[in-house]
Amino acid sequence: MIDCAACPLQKRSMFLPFTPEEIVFMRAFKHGEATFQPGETLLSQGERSDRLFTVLEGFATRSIQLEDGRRQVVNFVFPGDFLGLQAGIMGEMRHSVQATTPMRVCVFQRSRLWDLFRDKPDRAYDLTWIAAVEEHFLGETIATLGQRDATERVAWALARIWQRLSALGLGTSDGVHLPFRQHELADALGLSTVHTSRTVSILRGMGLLVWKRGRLNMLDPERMFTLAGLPMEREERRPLI
Amino acid sequence: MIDCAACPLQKRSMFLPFTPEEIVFMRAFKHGEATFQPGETLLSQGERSDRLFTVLEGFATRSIQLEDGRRQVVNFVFPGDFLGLQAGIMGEMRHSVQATTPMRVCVFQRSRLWDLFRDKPDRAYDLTWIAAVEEHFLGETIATLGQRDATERVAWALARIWQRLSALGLGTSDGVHLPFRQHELADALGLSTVHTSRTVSILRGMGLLVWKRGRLNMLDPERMFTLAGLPMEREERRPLI
DNA sequence: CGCCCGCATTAACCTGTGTTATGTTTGCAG
DNA sequence: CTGCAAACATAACACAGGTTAATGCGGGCG
Repeated sequence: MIDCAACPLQKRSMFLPFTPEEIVFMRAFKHGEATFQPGETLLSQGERSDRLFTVLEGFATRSIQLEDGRRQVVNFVFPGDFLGLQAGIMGEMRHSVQATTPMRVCVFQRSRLWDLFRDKPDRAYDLTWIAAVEEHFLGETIATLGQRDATERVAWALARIWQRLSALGLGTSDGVHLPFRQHELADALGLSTVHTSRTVSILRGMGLLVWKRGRLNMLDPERMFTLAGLPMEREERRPLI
Repeated sequence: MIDCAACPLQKRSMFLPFTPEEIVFMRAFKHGEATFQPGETLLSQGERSDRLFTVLEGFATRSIQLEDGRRQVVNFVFPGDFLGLQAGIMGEMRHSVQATTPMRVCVFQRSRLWDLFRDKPDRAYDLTWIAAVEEHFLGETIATLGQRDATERVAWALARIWQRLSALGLGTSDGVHLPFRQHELADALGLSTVHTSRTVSILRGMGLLVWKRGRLNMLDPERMFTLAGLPMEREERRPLI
């Protein structure tokens, strides 16, 4: 098991480093590690999980299953993301989290969440910070689904994913490894797979990107971000739990 | 200024009552009150507000303005809702909050938010609880915008609003007072006003509801909730800040 | 090597929702 | 009461995106 002082996420510049005290606390707070294979479910809708996770490696989707089987991908999960707050706080997950690649995660116990609030207000504050950022991001998603057309939506999603993967240092001049399929992108954007494919072709035709066999290359990030309605600024560094 | 011990929201059964200690703390934490007229902006996108609010009376919308002027209503604001967490935690609002009716709100200072985490972990926990519930609700909205057609969307929104107003005790056998216009409903659901009107007519034609002159009456809540993909259960009681 | 299978692509056709336009009702000011 | 503006309703037409189906293609495996 990796020691929190040697946490591989800490090396990534997109995360705030732990203070020495935080390392001491996190070491005690961390309960273990777990791995998941593609397709496996980390947390499932309706479940009262007593485990919370921080993703160390790998990718996943958060998705909501409707009564009749339709599926909405609420967002994509990347290394550094904290999972299970809903079950941790509200008691029950309202969405599922499914691995799309092999994953390695830190495991925490739900029963100890309260300790964090009682003993480590700065860590509790960070947790709420994470929840607030998530809330902002979901709001942006709502605006995208409600107001933007297919081209803008696809541009938005790919720009956001590319931005996040780049911030994680997972990009090269050859682009980034994109771990999601068009089908998942479609489910995230409320589009059919067919129309998603059409739309990606259009963006390719516009000379904005190349996406082939799991590799995404941005040929013109600036036009892409403009089309997506996003600013090009670097995102703020975020805390880790 | 109303004393927290006499807080009118406390009488509503949908909220958890304050403990005596909480009343003492909230009295000190509360900084004042404010009122807003319809159309006034409580918090605006991009602003670094140093004030946080709890709604005592009245209704509002949270909305995101796109670069080109399109507007997405992210959700509706009701008495008991806490406003400004984004600016409070992240530093900057990513959406605006606009009054649709006259409002009265409690005011808190952003600079004292940290005191709450340091001195009152149970209040901090409640705050995070609120953020988690909000997050769940936004996820449900994403699923609705991404997967459901116009009829289901309108049914969902009206059912949710009706449910919330009823829980607040604002309903009679004659229905509830619905403070939002079709235009706002359309902006919340990503529909045109014309199609929203058509769709409400369809629901009326199906004998599910009557909505006239700001009054909404549910004629068949069960069918309505089924159509909306919602369970009929009563929501859990929520904490107040 | 060749077969199969999952994924992406492309095409033809259909439908739900947007757009534009006109009319109706309601509430309010004078 | 009259006039006016805002909200809502209805109709006709246009188009983005869904659906269905057929085709291509790269990768793993016998």
